[in-house]
Amino acid sequence: MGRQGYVGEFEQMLLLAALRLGGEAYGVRLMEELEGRIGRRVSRGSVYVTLDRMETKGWIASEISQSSPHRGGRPRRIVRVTAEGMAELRKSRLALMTLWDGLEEALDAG
Amino acid sequence: MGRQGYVGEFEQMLLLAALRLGGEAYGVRLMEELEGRIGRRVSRGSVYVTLDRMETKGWIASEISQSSPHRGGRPRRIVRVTAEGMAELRKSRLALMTLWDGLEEALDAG
DNA sequence: GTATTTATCATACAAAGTCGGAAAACTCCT
DNA sequence: AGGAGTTTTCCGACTTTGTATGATAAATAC
Repeated sequence: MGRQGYVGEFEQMLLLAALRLGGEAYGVRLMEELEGRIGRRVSRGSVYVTLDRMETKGWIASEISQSSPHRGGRPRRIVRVTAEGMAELRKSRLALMTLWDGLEEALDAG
Repeated sequence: MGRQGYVGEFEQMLLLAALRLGGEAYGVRLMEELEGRIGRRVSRGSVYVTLDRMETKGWIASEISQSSPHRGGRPRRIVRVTAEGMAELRKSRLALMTLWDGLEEALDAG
């Protein structure tokens, strides 16, 4: 692509899922949440790679979860949406709403 | 990427703009419409390439405009969103709404 | 015909997203 | 302690999507 400085679709979805999950926002869980909500398969790789990129861009921050009572498995990397991430989310929502505005009916009809 | 079978962000934007413009939906015009609505630069290439790809996928159909009274320039290729394109648009809207649901307040606050 | 305008096409490139295997870090059991 | 089973993250090769810009085409105006 070569887009710089706006939220892609998958990025947006991940940000929203992270926002919803709060302290439970880590890779695998995010993947499941997404799959459940949008009703299509999501691969692990997509999630982790996208998470990495968004962290680089400063839209999320992450830290390794310490406590892990009664479960196996590698420690979770918990993700949090930063203020920048929030701002991006607001922008992209606005853009989308501007584009959709007034078209809902036409769509339901056609 | 390697996604197959769901609308990307730019694709969605173009479909919506095309829907709105109706019989005026052709490359340059779509580009302007988009720029006006989302408030950022859009290159010609993005538009034409994405249009081509969506036509291959069957989400839009196009035909060369015949009439061209009083203006110079190459004939316009008018684009129309197909039933498949509409369906995709509906699906992606639903997915997005499901993800956004209940998060608007959290976002405005943060 | 030549210039001007409006628009599409070509194409090389950058970035985003997918996939599946493999390694890491932990718990449980014996 | 050692091995088995679990949960999760990481790796890397690949495909698709999106960007940028120069070239080309078709029409009008003079």
